[in-house]
Amino acid sequence: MSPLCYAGRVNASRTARERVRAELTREITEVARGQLATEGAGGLSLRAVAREMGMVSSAIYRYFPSRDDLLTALIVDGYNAIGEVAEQADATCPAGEYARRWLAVCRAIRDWALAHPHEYALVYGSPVPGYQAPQQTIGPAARAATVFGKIISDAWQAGALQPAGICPPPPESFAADAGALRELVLPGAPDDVIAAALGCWTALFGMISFELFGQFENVITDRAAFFAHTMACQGRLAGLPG
Amino acid sequence: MSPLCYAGRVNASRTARERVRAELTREITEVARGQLATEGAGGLSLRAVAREMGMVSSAIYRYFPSRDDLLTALIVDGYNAIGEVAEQADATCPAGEYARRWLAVCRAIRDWALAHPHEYALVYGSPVPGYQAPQQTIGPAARAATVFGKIISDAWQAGALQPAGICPPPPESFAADAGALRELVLPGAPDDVIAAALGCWTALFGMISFELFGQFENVITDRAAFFAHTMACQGRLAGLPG
DNA sequence: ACAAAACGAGAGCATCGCTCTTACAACTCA
DNA sequence: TGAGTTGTAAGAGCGATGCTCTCGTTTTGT
Repeated sequence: MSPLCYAGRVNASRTARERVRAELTREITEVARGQLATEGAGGLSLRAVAREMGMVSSAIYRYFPSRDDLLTALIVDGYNAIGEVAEQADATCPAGEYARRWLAVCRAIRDWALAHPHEYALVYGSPVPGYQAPQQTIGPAARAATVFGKIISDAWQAGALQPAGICPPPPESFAADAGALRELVLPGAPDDVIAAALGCWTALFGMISFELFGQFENVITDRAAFFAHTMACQGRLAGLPG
Repeated sequence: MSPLCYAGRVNASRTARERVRAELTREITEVARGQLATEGAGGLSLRAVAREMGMVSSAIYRYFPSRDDLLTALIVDGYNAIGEVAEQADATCPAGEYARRWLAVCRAIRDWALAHPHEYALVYGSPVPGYQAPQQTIGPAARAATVFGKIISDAWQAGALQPAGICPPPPESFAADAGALRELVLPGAPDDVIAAALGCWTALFGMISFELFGQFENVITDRAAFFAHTMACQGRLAGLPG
C-alpha cells in the first residue's frame, strides 16, 4: 500500500525509463543545436529535427511542449557555454593580473561568439518570436557575469583598482541595485565601481554584437585588434590597472 | 522613333503608373510596420499584410519580390528614423555644448528604441533569416553615426576635447580604417580620438540592446538614470568635457 | 489601333507548429 | 502470471506560411 515500500523499485524503473528519455532529450537538443548553427534560430524546425532523428514530428512534443521550449533549452545551453569559456579563460591567468584576466575573458567570449554566431544571437540578440523572459535563463546568464564580477571585486579588495576619476557619481537610484549586485557578484565594491563595471560589461557585448551583426562591415578590418584595444580602454575606465 | 521625342509624355505617363505603384509600395511598408510593431519581425507575414490591404497575397510580390525585401525596406526606414531623431536631438542643443549634444542624441535614440522595440531589434538586433548585409542599408546606417561624428569632430576642431588619457594608443592596424572614418564622419580627428569615439558609439547601442533585450531584468530598476550616467562616462572617455 | 508590359486574382505546392486519436510497449501491482 | 495503468510513437489533420505559376484584365507606349 504505502508507496515507500516500493520506493527503491520505483526509482530503479523510473531511472530505467527516464534514462532513455533523458538521452533522447539530449539528442534532440544536440540535433537542434546543429540546425541552429547552420540555419539560424529562424530556420530551426521541429519537423526537421524529428526527420533527422528518424522520428515523426509529433513525437518531439513528448519532450518539448513547444518550439519555444526547445529554444529556451538552447538558450540555457548557450549561457552555460559562455560562462564556461569565461571561467576557463579566467583560470589560465595569474590571479593578481586583473587587467589580463579581464582581457582574457573578453577574448574568450568573443571567440566563442565568432565560432557560434547563431547561438550567440539567440542568447544576446533580439528575442526571437513572440518572446518572453523565461525565468530558467537567469541563473545561467549570471555565470559569465560572476566571473567578471570576481575579477573586479578581487582587484578592489586587493587595493589594486585605480579609478580613472573621470566619471560623475552614479545616480542615487542606482544604490539599491548596486547593493544587490554587491551581494551577488561584486562583494565589497563601492557603488561607483559597480556602475563602472556594469558599463564595462555591457560595452563588451555591445562590441561583440556590433561585430557579429554586421555593424562593423566596411568600417573596421582588424576587428580582433580593435576589440582588444577597446576592451582595454573599458577596463581602465572601470579601474583595472595595466 | 527616337524615344527622346516623347520624353515628356513618357515621363508623365510613367509617373501616372508609377505614382500608384509608389503609393501602394508605401502603403505596404506602412501596414507591414504596423504588424512589425505588434507582432515583431518573426510574426510579420506577407499574407496578413495583403489581407489587411484587401489584396490577394500573390499581388504583394509585384512590389516586394520576397519577405526579406520587405524587411530590408523596413530596416532602411528604421535607420532613417533613428538618424532623424538623432539629428533633431542634436539640433536642439547649443552647438558648443558637446557633452550635452552627445547625451541628447543618446537619449533620443534610446527613447526611439523604447518606443519602437521591434523596429530597433530589426535594425540593431540579430539579422533575422539566413541574413545578408544588404548594401542599401549602409547609407541610412551612417546617418545617425554622422551626427555623432560631427559632435566629436566639432569638439576636436574647437579644441574642446579633453582626452582622459587612460587609453593605450590604438593598434596600428586601425590607422587605415581611421583614415576612412576621418574623411567620412570625423574630419580632422586623430586616430585615438576616432577609436575612442567608435568605442563610445558601440557602447551606446550595447546599452540600449541590453536594456531592450532583457539583460537588465532584475538588475537595474531606474534604467533611464543609469543609462544617462553610463553614457556620460563614455562621453568623458572619448574626451567630451562636461 | 495594336502589341507589350504591368497587374490582380486564384489555385496550388511544400512546409511549418501544433492537436488529436489510435495502437503498441513497458511498467505496476494484486 | 495476468489485468490495468501509463508513457510513447505514429499518423492524419488543421490552419497558416512563403512562394510560384497561370490566366484574364487593364494600362502603357508607339
